[in-house]
Amino acid sequence: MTLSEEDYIKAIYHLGKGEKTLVSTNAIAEQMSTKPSSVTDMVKKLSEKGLVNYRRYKGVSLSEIGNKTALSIVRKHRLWEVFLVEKLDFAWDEVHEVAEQLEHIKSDALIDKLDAHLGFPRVDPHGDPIPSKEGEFKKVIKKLLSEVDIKTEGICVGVKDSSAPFLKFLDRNKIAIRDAIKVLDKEEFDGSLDIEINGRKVHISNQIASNLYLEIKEVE
Amino acid sequence: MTLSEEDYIKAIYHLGKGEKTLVSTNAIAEQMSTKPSSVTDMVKKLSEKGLVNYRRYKGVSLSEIGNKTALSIVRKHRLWEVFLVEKLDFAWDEVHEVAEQLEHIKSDALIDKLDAHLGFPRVDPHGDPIPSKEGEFKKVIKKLLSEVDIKTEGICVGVKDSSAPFLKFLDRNKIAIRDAIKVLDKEEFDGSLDIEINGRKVHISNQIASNLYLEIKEVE
DNA sequence: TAATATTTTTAGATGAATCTAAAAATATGT
DNA sequence: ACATATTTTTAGATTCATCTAAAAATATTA
Repeated sequence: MTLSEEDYIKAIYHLGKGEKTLVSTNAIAEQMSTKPSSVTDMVKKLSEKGLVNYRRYKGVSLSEIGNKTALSIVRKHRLWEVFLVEKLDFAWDEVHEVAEQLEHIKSDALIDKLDAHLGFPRVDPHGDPIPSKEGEFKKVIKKLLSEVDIKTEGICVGVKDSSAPFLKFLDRNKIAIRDAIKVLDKEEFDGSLDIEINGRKVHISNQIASNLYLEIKEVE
Repeated sequence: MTLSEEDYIKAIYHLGKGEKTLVSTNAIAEQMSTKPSSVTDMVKKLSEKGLVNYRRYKGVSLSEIGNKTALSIVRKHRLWEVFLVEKLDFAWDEVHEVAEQLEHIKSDALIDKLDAHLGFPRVDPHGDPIPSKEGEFKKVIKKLLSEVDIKTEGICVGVKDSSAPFLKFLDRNKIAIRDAIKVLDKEEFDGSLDIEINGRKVHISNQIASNLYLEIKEVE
């Protein structure tokens, strides 16, 4: 697989929302900042290789193999994002570009070892799940902190707003990815919350809560 | 700079032994497993970009800018090698191929942060020095353990033989990169050594000693 | 130094990924 | 449903890195 082929597969995956949906030529062109005619060319090639199902003028969808391929790229991308944030202290919104490059590195051993080094994370710094080696998602129930019930416990897995001021706020208040969070109380009037984070009690506004993703412990 | 251009610059650097020596077309072709005619093409392009000095039929050498470029690639390569060995537990002889890919990742911030994460190492797992950001080597005095005097102290920085059996031997005897080593005594008869490694006393054969590189603490 | 061997370059072709411009198919609005 | 708009594909050109085969420059050696 060439670098470019991988990029197309990933784009089709994202546009199809991981569901092998039919995706249009123009949509791919826009997503990849390229021309529709280039997309047609590449899509034909991918079709010949059996990575996508293609019918002219109708659209493309990922084949079974194409889907597996996409998941493996997504897995690499997200593992690298975790690495960049957790080990190299990048901010959550600075990692995408570099991860786009790192995801193309070819070495199964590398990814296995990186995965182990990171402690087998199941979500990336944006709270998106990391596919397993076999291409399976452990399904993650991800909710905004502002939308969960009192007494809900979970793990902070991501941010909605990744602007610098917000990330700085989290830093100052020592709220980080992977922190265990429990909702203690909720103020109906302004939607602000009392939460317990790593055992520490904090009061946060609704504005903050509506930008933090919680991975809910599977209740049943 | 394209990926291919970077590979050529690196090859010219290595063939010229970091000295901006004149390098022949055939030598580059062999080093890169490509054809001389391809080398000529690329070398012309690099010359137009000012990265090398080229005179037809005579050879190429790196320009000042070309040399800086090469050093920055070497820096990235070696930092990644340290990462792979120290953080991901790769064996010393497994890292080259992956580092060849990683060295092309474009992000200054990434390399700065990686450097910090690794504790600003000055040599890679093979004992070769890592150029600074500015392209300078802190000069490293690197000697085979078998060739230093009694009472010499230093840091284990690399291996000459990187075969699996030898690396396994090192593992079993808990000799690793960065370990502090002091030569306590030397047996003239067979060249075997008593050494102290991280405070622990070990006796090693000459065969082992002649495959371990020591970075000598600057004596004067 | 003349003949031969080697090295290096040129000329022209190929494959990958892209583009523009025009043609073909499909979708939309009245 | 028909004319128009939009989407998609085709055809042909371009750029990059590579190749083969042949020509040119340089080196070697008898």
